[in-house]
Amino acid sequence: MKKTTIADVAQYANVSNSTVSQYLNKRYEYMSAETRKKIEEAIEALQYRPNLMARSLKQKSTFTIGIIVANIIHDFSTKIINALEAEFDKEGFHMIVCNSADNPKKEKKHIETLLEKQVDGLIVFPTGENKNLYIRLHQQAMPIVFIDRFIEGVDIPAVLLDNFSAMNTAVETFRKQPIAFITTSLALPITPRVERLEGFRQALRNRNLLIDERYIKNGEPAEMTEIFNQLFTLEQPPRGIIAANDRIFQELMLYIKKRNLHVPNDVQVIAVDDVPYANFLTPSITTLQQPILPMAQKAASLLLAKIKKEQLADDQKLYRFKPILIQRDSTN
Amino acid sequence: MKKTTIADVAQYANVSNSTVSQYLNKRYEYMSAETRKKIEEAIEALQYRPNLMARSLKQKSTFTIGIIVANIIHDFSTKIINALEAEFDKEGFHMIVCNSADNPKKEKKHIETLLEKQVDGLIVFPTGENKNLYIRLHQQAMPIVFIDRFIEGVDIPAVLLDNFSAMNTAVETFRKQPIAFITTSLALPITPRVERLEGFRQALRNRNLLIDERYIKNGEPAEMTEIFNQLFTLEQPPRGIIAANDRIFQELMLYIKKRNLHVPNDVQVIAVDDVPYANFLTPSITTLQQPILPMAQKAASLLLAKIKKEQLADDQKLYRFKPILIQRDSTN
DNA sequence: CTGTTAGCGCTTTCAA
DNA sequence: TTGAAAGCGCTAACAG
Repeated sequence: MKKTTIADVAQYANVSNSTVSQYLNKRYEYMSAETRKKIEEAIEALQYRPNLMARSLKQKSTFTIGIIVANIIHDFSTKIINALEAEFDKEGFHMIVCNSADNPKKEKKHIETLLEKQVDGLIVFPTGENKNLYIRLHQQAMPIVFIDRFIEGVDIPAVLLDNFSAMNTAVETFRKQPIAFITTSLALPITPRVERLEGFRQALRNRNLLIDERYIKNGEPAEMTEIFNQLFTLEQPPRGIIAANDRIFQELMLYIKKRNLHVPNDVQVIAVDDVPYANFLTPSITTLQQPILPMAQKAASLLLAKIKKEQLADDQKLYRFKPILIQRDSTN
Repeated sequence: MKKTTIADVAQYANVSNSTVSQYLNKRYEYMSAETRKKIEEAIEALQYRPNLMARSLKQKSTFTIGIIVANIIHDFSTKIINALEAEFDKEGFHMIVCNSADNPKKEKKHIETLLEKQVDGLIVFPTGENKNLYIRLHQQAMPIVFIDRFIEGVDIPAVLLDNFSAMNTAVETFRKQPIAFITTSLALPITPRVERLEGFRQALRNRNLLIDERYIKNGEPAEMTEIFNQLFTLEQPPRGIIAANDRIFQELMLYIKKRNLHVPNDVQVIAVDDVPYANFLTPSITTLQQPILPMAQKAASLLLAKIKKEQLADDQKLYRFKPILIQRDSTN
């Protein structure tokens, strides 16, 4: 069962390979209507489908983008992937999605394989290590855009939330003190975690509120019960909690339910990332939504521009998007 | 900035292309230690990375799987994709993920492009149309596995939930009548929707319960408010509701909250798909979990076996997985 | 308007 | 143990 090739079509239609190739590339100008028709028929008759790999080998472009997502279990990652898929689909690009699971080794391996597969560009949630790799990619003029995170000192644009503004809004929204801030592990210096924490501190500072490290916690989701226990056995338990992402938020909700805490009376809650159920929890939960679609669009268009070698008017490197506060009952 | 090729390495190491190629393919037996070392050094010095496309062109295998997901917004789709990614990653395969959005035209276009990109295999949530396309693929011996859905009369294995068992369990779990069944649109004959509906009817029949069509509804999520209104203005509103998937469930929860209905007193609820928040809603919600990991593993291993041309011991065509009932407070 | 020809980067006989 | 050469399927000058 041999695949039919351009040569078979050419033979069947009684023209040469290159004429068929012209046809495939829609360069009809230099082609008689008759030839064109013969080729059409041949393609139809032989059920011919071009081999895009062969074409890509020649043209050095695969219409494929590599995506390295750091932690596929976050709501945000999933939504971004979906939005990117839609964006790239419009332009005829496919995506190969890999999960680095926040493991720099895996990240490196995936990036290298994707390069070997000759992807046209890369969108990465960088783990924070592998800086040299990024520098090398940038030097080789590989189109690449970071999302959600960025790497200091590497000349690669990044699309991310304005985490400082987010935390400022959050602190402003609470009516009660003290406020706790909980994030996933800070073992690696992952931008949104570091920035949200720093943003939180700044927001307190700006309001002349005390920064008490006992109200600032980080850890794996599995450690959250323990962490919340510590928090709620302080002589002065927190009256407001910021969950820095949806995973923390889930753990927090479980804890609140188990301990029978009352929101917002006992403790107010704000979560970053607008999960679909924030609305129908009781009480409904105030969230800071990341503007997924604009962010995905910006990342995609930056990358496509690089791929097409368009000169960008601005060479801004950090594209920060303001969060959208969705005020619900958990902060009343 | 020309890419370095195998020829550059060969020249640098003072050997021929084919020797380098042997090295790359780890056929060290026919190679002096010295040659091997020279090549290693050359690769290191030149930062050489093989071009997998060129290799694939020759070897007719890309180590890439195409995934067509029908509706990426479902929790189930996302989880399956993540699980598949993990499975294929173990075997060194990448995935290109496309969204058909339940649009047969898009599905067809994506499948054809993926074939042109020479993917080694396909995992598809079929829309239900495009039967001829599937038949053709099967005839051409293209490795392909369906998931979540199957197509009648096409000899392609499918991995899916035992929807009949699921509905039987659901009906059994309710303590009150009448029970309503709500699913997303039945405009296309999509397996899980059709089967869950049929399973629901069967379960009622087996218990000699009346099948009343007024309690069986389908529609787009946007139409759900209207549908629930109809349901709850019946002279005898439903005392139990089956939400056939997570999207319906979300709409249902919003409605219940808005109308201030009490679960489980006014109405009991069971949802198919175990969403993470089922646990911390109040009351917590009874769900029928699909065994995502086993399903993904089965689909991946079936596909890999086909790709590697292993003979399968059994030629079973439908792989049905029993749902897991997670009983919570919404059915007490 | 169409055909000839020379690759793209790699693999793989077959000889040496 | 290594190298020469053909070829995977397609494109793109260049000639005619």
